[in-house]
Amino acid sequence: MIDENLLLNHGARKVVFSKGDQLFREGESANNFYQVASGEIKMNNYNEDGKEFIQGIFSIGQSFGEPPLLANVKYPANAEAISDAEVFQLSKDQFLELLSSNPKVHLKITETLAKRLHYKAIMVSEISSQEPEHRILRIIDYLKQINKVEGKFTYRLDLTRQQLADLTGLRVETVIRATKSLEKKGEVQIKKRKVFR
Amino acid sequence: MIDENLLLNHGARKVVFSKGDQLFREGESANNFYQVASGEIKMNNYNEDGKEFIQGIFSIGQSFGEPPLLANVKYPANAEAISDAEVFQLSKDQFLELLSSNPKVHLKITETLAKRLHYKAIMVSEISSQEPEHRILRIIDYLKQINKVEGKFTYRLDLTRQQLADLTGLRVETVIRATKSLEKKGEVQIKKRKVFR
DNA sequence: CCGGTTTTATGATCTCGATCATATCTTCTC
DNA sequence: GAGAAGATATGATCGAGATCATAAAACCGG
Repeated sequence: MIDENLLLNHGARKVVFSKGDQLFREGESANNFYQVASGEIKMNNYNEDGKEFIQGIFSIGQSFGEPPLLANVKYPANAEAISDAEVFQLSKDQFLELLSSNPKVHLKITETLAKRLHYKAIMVSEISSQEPEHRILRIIDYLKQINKVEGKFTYRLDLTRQQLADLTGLRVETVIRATKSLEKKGEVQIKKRKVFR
Repeated sequence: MIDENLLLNHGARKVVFSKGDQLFREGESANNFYQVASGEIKMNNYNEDGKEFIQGIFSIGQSFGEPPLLANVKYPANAEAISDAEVFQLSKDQFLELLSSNPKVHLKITETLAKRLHYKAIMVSEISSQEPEHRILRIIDYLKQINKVEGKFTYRLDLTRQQLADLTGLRVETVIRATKSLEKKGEVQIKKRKVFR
């Protein structure tokens, strides 16, 4: 997260999006740095028959879409507003200028990329070789830890079954059945349809 | 890739590994920065029943295992020498010192992370929702482009079918059948068992 | 609080890639 | 150049998760 004033001082604009709007699409060149000011943005892919895969969900303070900016490649996924949202937008040049003039911010960004790489390394391994229940527990535990929640059944997963499916590469029905099975095994609790862990 | 002398000036040691040696394991804390001097290193995971997933293969000049260093997390995968190899090794503190005293190197590392994130975003989406042939073509095209090869059937894929399987989350037999099918379709050529694209 | 949308739920069936078994071809080693 | 180890090849069978169909519960905007 980059300080709001620092962003504005470097020329950032606050842009407003409505739920469902696309900010950019897979295959486009990256021209801007983005940081969420309010609401939620997801990055996703669709395969030929419309199946969605969610690369990540970003909320207040989180930036997204930087890698293509830094690696000079095309966007590997779309960005779409999950809810109405406001986003700080900074041009590529301004962003790079900010980085070079501000080593601490640069290090922070590097750290963010490193964390995301860690998440992706976990997910790609899980998706490639683990069973549905394992994958689901893994992502829940990851999110719980990210949100610094501790203690049994104190973390409430704030995702729909469909989102959980799209994050783990499964189908809704499979996620529903797997979470129920996990509840039976005492791995999670389900209260009012919400998953606790 | 960080300049060899710069690494040595900051206290790097050159360490020798034999084929099959493990440099670190999944779950361990990250204490060192690594850059390949010769040979090849792979990072991988094994699931409960021994199935391997290869996160990446690194050869001369490429660094690996930095994310946990920067994100302060445990290694998400093992590192293993594919062939006899030499590796520059630099302690975490020395590495961070190098970064802060050398903005250009820092930017280079950030760029490396961004590229790797791009690769992972592609792979995780492919593995989660694409068919074997699609996945295989995608990784071949990715490698071809990385190696800056152009022209039809000029790029020779230097991976065994097993490695290709472990990179794409498939089984050898499936990769063998899929590459043959791709050959029939004219998407790749197979000469002396090597795949060309 | 009503009608519509979204989300969760559950049974039945199907399909693609995994698994198993076995063989051949190639490369490496002594 | 014989024998072992590694890599590629190919057919047969199986099974987990996808797919299809349908329903009910929860939520939401006017």
